[in-house]
Amino acid sequence: MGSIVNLEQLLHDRLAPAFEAVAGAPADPAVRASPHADFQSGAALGLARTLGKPPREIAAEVAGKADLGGLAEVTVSGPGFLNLTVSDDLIVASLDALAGDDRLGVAQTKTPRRIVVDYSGPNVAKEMHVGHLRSTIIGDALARILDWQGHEVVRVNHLGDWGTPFGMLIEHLISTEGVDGDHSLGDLTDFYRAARAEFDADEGFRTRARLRVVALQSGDPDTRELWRRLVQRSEEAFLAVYDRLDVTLGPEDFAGESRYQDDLAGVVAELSAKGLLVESDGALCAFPAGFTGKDGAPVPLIVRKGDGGFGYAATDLAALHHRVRDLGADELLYVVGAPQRTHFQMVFAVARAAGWLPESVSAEHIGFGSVLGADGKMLKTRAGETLRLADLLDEAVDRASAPEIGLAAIKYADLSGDRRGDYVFDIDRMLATSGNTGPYLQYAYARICSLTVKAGGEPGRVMITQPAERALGLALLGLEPAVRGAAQAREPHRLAGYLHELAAAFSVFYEKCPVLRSEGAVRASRLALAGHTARTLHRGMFLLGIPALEQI
RNA sequence: GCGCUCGUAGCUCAGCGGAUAGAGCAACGGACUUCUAAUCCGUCGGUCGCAGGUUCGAAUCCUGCCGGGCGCGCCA
Repeated sequence: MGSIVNLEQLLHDRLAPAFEAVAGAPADPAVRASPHADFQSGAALGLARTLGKPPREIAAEVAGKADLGGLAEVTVSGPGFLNLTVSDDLIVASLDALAGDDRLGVAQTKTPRRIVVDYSGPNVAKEMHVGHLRSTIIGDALARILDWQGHEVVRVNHLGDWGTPFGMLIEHLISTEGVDGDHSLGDLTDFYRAARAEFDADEGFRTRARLRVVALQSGDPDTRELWRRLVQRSEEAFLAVYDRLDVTLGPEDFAGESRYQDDLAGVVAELSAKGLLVESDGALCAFPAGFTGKDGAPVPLIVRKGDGGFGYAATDLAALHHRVRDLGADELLYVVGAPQRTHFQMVFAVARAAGWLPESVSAEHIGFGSVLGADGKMLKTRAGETLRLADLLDEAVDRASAPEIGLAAIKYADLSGDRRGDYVFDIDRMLATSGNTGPYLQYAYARICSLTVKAGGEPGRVMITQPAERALGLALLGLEPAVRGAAQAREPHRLAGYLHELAAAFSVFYEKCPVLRSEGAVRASRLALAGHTARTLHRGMFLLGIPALEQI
């Protein structure tokens, strides 16, 4: 398999023996991309003290000893850096390898893991709002990336389909449509609001709602049937949104909270038997070490509530146990907003203590920041209500020249920044055709497609005759580290940033290196570069869930 | 009060142990008888919140402050 290309790794491997020879012990060459050359190594600087020699001298020795075999030119620079300029031949040879590789130089992982990715998780009978947007988009990108790396990804949509609100919702359904009503929950948000209003206004309704919760939990058939209809109708609405957003979640991925209801008593019993629960104010709580709140008091994880009902912690613990024990997960990812960070840390800690989460299995909370309005506060409508996701998408689509462009703009804006930070929802910026935006990538891709069609003819071997060709060639070799970095850190924006760099390198190439007006080998070479770029952009955009259009 | 998180160009954001801190927007100046100018090139613009510390080297790591956001018992 000569098709796996990673220049950084290659240079690292060539430099390592030279550093070891000079230092007398293994030393990491620390090869990085550099603004002063293609790559640099700053390892000599760190060795200066231990070797008692000036860094430039060390760097020069390493440069002399390194067997780079014509792969790169090396010079000593600045305080003792090695500047590495890879040869055009190496770039060309690497691109040749890429030409016959449908994985574009990104190897399948040698250590596939079963990774459960929990994301989206909207609430039944409530329409999705902006709060669900980030989990859905980020989670989907991570699932796609890990999938493509060769991991076994299990997507889990942990629906909010259980709990006390359903007493209210079911009662409202009955009071508006009767037990057999062929209801149409057309506007789920309105439905929820109306139920809420009735609950707040009517004492008798509140009582019925509470009784209805009991009926639901005890398995009353009529109640269950009404509940099932609510859930089904909501799932249909969610699937429509996923379809619209090109999100890979399907009907088989729904695994709502209701799935774990039969396990909750067992969760409590087992934790109790292991001495992990204490009664406090009537509730059964776990107090994992290291979590303190007000007055330095330990923070409880309430597993069973004072009224005997189960808290969400019980459900999360049951779901975690199920994912490890029954699904055989090696890694658990929870793509859930930052505010729930402590909750998940506590759930993980309790699960570890219970032996449900062995050392060999990792659990990570993949948190993310909020979507803000122009005023810098959490995004709301003018009336102060939460914004429906569908309305947001409609606005973007209306403003864009094509639906795919508007939706991609929103998704890309969400994926292009560090997920931990908040960001301001600014539709104009998202739809901008220059800068690090979805439309910019889509435009670059569409241009290549148009160019390829017009040119006809076959691509040939890449030749480097211009700096722009060289820069593009080098950029094309960067997919592997970008994908790896994004997967390792669970940060899709690393891949997004790479794609923007690549598209920008292509735009410069497009300006400086005419294809149709060139001839022979140069033309064939440029067609090859364009083709590589198209394939790389297409794959990268796919991994982010951004549609690549052939025409705009 | 305790904990988590974020303070980088006027704005939106990258960079998170290495050399003069980078993009885009905005402002200003250029390049269209075009391969889709939805682009490209240039100029302007920063005591990287503040103060210490570690280090040959700090926007990056540690500590303390300041400022914003979030969390801290029966909602998920």
